[in-house]
Amino acid sequence: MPDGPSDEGHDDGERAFLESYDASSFPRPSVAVDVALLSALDGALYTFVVRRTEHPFRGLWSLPGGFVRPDEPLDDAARRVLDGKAGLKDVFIEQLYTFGDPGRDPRTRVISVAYFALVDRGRLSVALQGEQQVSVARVNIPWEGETGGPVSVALHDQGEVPLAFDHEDILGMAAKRIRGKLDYTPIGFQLLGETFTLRHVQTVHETILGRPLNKDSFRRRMLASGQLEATGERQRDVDHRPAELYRFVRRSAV
Amino acid sequence: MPDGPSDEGHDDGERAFLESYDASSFPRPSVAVDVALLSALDGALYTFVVRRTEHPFRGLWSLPGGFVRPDEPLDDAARRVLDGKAGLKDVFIEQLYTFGDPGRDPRTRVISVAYFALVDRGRLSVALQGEQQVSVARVNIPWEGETGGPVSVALHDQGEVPLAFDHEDILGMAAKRIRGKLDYTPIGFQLLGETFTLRHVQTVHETILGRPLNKDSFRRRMLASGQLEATGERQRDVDHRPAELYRFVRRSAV
DNA sequence: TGAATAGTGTCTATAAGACAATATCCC
DNA sequence: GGGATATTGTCTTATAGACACTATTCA
Repeated sequence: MPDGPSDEGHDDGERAFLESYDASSFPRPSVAVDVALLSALDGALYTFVVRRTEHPFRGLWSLPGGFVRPDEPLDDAARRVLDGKAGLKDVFIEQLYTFGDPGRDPRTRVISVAYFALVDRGRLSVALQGEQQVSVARVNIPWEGETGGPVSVALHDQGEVPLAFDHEDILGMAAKRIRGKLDYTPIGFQLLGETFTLRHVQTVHETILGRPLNKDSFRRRMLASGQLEATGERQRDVDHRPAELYRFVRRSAV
Repeated sequence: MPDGPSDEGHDDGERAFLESYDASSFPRPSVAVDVALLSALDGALYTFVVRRTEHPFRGLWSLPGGFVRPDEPLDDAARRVLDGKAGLKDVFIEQLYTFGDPGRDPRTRVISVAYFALVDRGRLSVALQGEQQVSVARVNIPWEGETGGPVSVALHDQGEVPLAFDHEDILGMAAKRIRGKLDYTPIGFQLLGETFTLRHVQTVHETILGRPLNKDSFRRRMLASGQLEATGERQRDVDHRPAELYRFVRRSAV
């Protein structure tokens, strides 16, 4: 938070300076936010894409995004975009990276503050209801570990499609980031519903990491983390022994 | 990287659109970069600060920063600022976070893309030669682990001083980031010279993490990491048994 | 009863922490 | 030799991986 000019006791010339300050005297880029909304379904990562109806890249799919308003915090802009394009409120978001290559938007200099957002599979499908120009696309990560780099996306009916702008890089950065944070933050639970089994948690982790995990030690680590609380309930309507359902609890501040 | 509009085969209307596009029709914020230049000296973290000679916050210390030029990549702007204010070239930099609170700059909306930069202690002192309006300030991290939050800085002769804008938050974010990345990236070597002893590496790590580390296991981990190469040389002019000097080698891609 | 997955117990390998012993420099 | 730190080796403990075995549901 910036200190207010009157709080610090520096000289009174500052007020006069600010009143005469002409903000238009420097060339300024446009600033946008783009949001990589991710979820995990059936062992694969999916993202939410919007078909562009305007130039540039008209007709291509892109991440939901929009320009930042003059007095709008960046996080608020990301939330507004998610609500406006996907109809989702109260979503977990986190700032990802700022993409500022001068050539990334053919219109003019547009600096994009990218965010990633995580929702459980139920909410991702809700985001689609009644909309023709949005879709869910499968994310394919062509690199291992935390190598990083762009990813490709595929639509269910069209197969692999290019994204507008540098949005494949943004998605790649989001994938890299959540892979890195998965082990030491409760980020994975954002992709699960209210209750879930240990197997569900493991599948989400395996999906994000792109590799199988040892069942025994995963189970042990999860239970030892203190992040899980048994509900006493069990799965229903499964054709095998039903597993205990757990709930995520914020680790008590030590 | 954005796909060029002519590469994707979408309609020709895009060219006409781009030619008639009026970039000035939307309100735009200013975009700046600020750089948290960090180094480790004698068990403490230090940063490089500049005294502001203009409003706002005239007379206060701040991180080196500047506005992004119309066709300048963000990384280039950060490097330009470091070269211009500290006289440092070829410095390790990494984008940190983008600060966009509407009230953070009293002049107008200024969105700052913050970077952190790491240099060894020798280069940090060079940065000061002959300059009156720059200084090195000690960084005090008031939180443990990766809690995060603002930090305070102290000048050698004046003690603790406030920084302009939200620069204490930027420094805090930089501290949090390097604490988090220290264990799994070679980031610590950026704070060391060409050759160093294992004890030097440990001191740097302890300085960044703000807590003592177990000597035995630290030594084992470092040697097992494959990032170190013995030079065959030893320390000189120390009043105890001289330690082996090592050199950092990029871990061979597996 | 059989298929399938959940959950438990045990053994082994690996890495971290603790500690002791020895080595090598300067004074 | 004495002080100080480097370096090596060993023991203990915690954690991860492997694997065997039991439990519980539905068809």
